[in-house]
Amino acid sequence: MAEDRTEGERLTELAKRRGYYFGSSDAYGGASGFYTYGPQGAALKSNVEDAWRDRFATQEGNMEIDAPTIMPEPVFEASGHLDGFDDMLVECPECGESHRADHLIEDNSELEDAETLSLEAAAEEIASLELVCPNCGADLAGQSVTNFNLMFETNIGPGSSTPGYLRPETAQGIFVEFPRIKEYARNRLPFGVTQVGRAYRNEISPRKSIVRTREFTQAELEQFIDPERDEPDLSAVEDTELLLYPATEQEADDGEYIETTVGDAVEEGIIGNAWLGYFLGIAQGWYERIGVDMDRFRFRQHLAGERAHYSSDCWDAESEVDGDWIEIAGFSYRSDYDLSKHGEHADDDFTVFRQYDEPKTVERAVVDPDMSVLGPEFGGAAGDVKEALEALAERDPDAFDDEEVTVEADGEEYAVPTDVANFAVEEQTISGEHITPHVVEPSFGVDRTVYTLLAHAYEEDEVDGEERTYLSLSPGVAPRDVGVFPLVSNVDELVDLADDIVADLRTAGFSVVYDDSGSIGRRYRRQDEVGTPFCVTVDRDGLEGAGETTVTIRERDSGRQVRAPVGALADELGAVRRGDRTFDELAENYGELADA
RNA sequence: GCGCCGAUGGUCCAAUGGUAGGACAUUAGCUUCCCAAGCUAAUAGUCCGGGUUCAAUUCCCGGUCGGCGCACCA
Repeated sequence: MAEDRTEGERLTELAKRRGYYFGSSDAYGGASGFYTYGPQGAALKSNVEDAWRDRFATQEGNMEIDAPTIMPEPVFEASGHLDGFDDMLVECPECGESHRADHLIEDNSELEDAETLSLEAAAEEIASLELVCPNCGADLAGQSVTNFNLMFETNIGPGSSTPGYLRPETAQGIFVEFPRIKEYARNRLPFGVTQVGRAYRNEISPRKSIVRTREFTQAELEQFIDPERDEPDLSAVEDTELLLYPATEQEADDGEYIETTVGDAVEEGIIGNAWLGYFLGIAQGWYERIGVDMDRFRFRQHLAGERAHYSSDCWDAESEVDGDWIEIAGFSYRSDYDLSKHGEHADDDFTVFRQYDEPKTVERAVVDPDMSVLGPEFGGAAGDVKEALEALAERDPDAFDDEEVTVEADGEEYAVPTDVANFAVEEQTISGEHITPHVVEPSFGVDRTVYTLLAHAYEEDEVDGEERTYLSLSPGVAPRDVGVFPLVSNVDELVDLADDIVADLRTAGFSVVYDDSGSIGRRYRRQDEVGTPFCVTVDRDGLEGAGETTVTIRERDSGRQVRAPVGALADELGAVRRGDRTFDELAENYGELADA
């Protein structure tokens, strides 16, 4: 094997050849940043998604929703993506470099929010500040500033009157539907809502196969909490070991990783929020279970400048591939930012009612003006007068001590007899208040997780002097569960029994590959390369004799084989797939073949 | 978006101004009782567009896609 090829290149070649993933629309020249998952890849991805669902929705008692990928423009005005995802670019006439116009202006002037400038204004700023290209020093004055928005735009319905955008993250689909979802949660915090789906970003430069694409799959959980009352139950994860790379260590000259437990990290404030600690712990266990190499895995804290302004703490899960660390999940404390924004922009209620432990009794000044008097008296201004009276009662109850009270509305003064205002001080019982929940967001990149699993599973070894490539995928996520072969294809009894086993295992819910072509070794190699964890082989030894019919089960990574009864296959393979049984236990129970 | 490099069967490579060859893989058959064995046969390729030329996969230009670097990645 040519060792000058990188891990990524060898993986890309295998992925293409064995049906994991490949560039889309190749027949038409391809489309950069889009990938199609082949038969193996689609199955692996689907298994990863199912495993994620099980852990982050089912096991946590959370709700999953499935929102559209296209949403109307106002959603993104509220979320900030329309402005925030907009990049102002200016291109150097000499060297052709593109630069962020807003960054250039901010770096060379007093302006701090150049992002809000219009394109024309930004171009004028560049001219008046006499900015030059940071790369080659050429004069940038007179260059036009262009907009580049990372969101894909489209039109909803005919014409262009209703612009819409493909969502740049699945999260907005959850936030936008919050007013209804909270009903399903019966208005009780905390609750979590998940979504697995596609998101779209028109990246300037997609790279590294499926690591940075323009269409990708996210698995996100939005945990809605009452920041003052809700604490996670850390008992299940407090002893979970984490490898942390905090901001302080990243900034230090000799920064080091910190190995600690979730409990200690939260206790010592390394992780700024108990909820984040909780999800880091859950994620650690989940990644380990699906087969991420934990020696090539870490949690890295965002540096202060990296973090969104509303986020108090943020950690990325990162995996190492080819010497690079890639972000495979982000865990962000988003405060009430998202729901507040939608609450301001949308005509709906993005709060939850929080009951006090004990209802409070307060005295409150109220008015109930007699509109049958105010109406004829003040005509069109009557409504405004009423509002002014209500505001005054709240602001200054003493004003109602006199016979007459005077309020101002629309610049005019109006005198109202106090008895017409129906002023009263009432005792009111207040049982709670509306709060905007805070959001803790674990957000997983499914494609990058798939890529990590493949990269970490990619192995090469030597069997009897022959090179062998295999994918050491865990039985729980591997695209095919088991290969079933007759040892040779010209013996009817063996072929018939293999056919029966295939049918039985498929009925039992396994993804089975049948193969009777070529030599047995070739068939084993084929399955090794797609990562099928076990192969069942029907041979004559298993048919003969008075006892029960047996077959061999071969383990992919070691090539070891056990001989087990046909009737036990479904149970045993199921137990191994669930992680309840190891191959070593099978070897103990059934006996291992001396040597292949 | 910019710069450099590249693109030949499914995969990995070779060759050539006169339309291409191998290895592996795949398919069919024979053989085969445990790790890419053997035999026979078959399928299958010069990224797209334009130019130069009698003739372009080859030379030139543009594009697309890929790799790397820069930039970008709230």
